Amino acid sequence: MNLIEELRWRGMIQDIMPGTEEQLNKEMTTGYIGFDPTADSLHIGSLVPILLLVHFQKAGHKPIALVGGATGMVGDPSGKSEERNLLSEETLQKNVAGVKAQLEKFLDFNPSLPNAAEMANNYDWFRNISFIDFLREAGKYITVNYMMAKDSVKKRIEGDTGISYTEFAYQLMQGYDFYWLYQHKNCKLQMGGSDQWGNMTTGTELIRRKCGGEAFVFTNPLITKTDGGKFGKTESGNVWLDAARTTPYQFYQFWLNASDTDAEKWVRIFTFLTRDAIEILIHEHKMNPAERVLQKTLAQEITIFVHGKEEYEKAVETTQKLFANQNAPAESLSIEDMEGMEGIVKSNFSKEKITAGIDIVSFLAETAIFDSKGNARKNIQGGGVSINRKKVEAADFKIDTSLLLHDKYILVQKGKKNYYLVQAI
RNA sequence: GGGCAAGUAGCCAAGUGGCCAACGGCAACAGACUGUAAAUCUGUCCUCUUCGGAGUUCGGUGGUUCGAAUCCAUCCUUGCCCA
Repeated sequence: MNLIEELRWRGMIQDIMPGTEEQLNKEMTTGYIGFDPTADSLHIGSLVPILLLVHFQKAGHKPIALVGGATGMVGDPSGKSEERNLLSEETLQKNVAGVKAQLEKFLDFNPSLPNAAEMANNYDWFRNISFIDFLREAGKYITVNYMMAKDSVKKRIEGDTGISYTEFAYQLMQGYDFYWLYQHKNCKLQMGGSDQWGNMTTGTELIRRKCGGEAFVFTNPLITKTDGGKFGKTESGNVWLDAARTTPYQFYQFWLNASDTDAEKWVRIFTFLTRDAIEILIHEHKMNPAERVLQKTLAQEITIFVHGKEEYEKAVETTQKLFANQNAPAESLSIEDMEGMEGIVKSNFSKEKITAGIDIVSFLAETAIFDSKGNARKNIQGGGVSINRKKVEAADFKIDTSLLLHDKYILVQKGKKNYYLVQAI
């Protein structure tokens, strides 16, 4: 099975330019994907392009991960209905550094490899190019008519917000990136999300018109959830790849909570398991869906890929303590269990106040488990709060020392799945 | 510079003097049911609250009025057309 066949079967190819497959079969090809430094960490939406690069390298080709230090200063209009605010230069530099550090973890940069991965930042070549040079070297080769025909631009022109010249020029910058990499790195392929198709083809067009070269692109479908929700969003916002923002436990839980239909699609995209292995898994899952082997495998593979085996094991351990025996009283958890829970939200609370006795509403607000008393009260009334695994029945419930587990901890649950460990000090 | 239209909560989008913290939809959170699924039903969803309320909102500012998201003036932003 060649790379393209493999990716097709995994559902990772949306559109592909004719001739791409032949090119990849013919020789070791250099290909790149651009990442926008819109934050100082990537989130799981970027995992698909990352995995594409990994597959690409595994198939013997040479991947380049490009961070858009220059394009990030301009803003991509694709998929955006409105003009965005520009990021400040400092933020951008911080973001570029963060994103770069993350990307470096996933690819093999070992210089002794013929297809060692490379890192690039388009700021490096845009920094020294003057506006006039750019107009003469890039702008001259692409007509406005061509640029306006792009979906991302057309939508904005037909819509009621318009598009600034700056964002309009974005595709030309991205096109120029491709051209630059083609010239300097012999890069003949660009991959990316399907919303990038327009920007990517501007690049192949520029390469063709400027130097008669042939370059290729293909895109991956954007990940969606079957229930229509946004992929990668949870109660607390984005699911990030940075462990400081989203703990490995939370990360693991995100995947574990995937719906059956999503898991079936995602296991092919987000794991490197073989086709046979996946088919067996799916079959197994259908025989006994309650076991959730599919979700567990998916969560395992991707958590190990992103955070490593050790963090994965801690996440599973925490998960087992909290979920394996949900009806067991919280008192059955040993002190080691409590202390070893990695990844759930922990906070401290004054022991004196507990000794004195405090009402549940104030307690929840003061530990920041809820952002206000009103909010805490509403959730209690809705039956959404448990203390030490017992549902809090009324808002006048009192917290006192009798609730302390091992004289030290209180286990709070918001809903069924969100655990908080409060330590009395 | 001229003409026309628009700016409402995270998003979309009603409301066009009091019945407006503002219809509805999406997203989100919680409950029931389950498998830490999905679908469905229910509750919450500007802020705070002693759950009785209180406070701050409908691009900004001033005004008219007992009373304004709604009327007037002015400014800002955006789109379309003309120059």
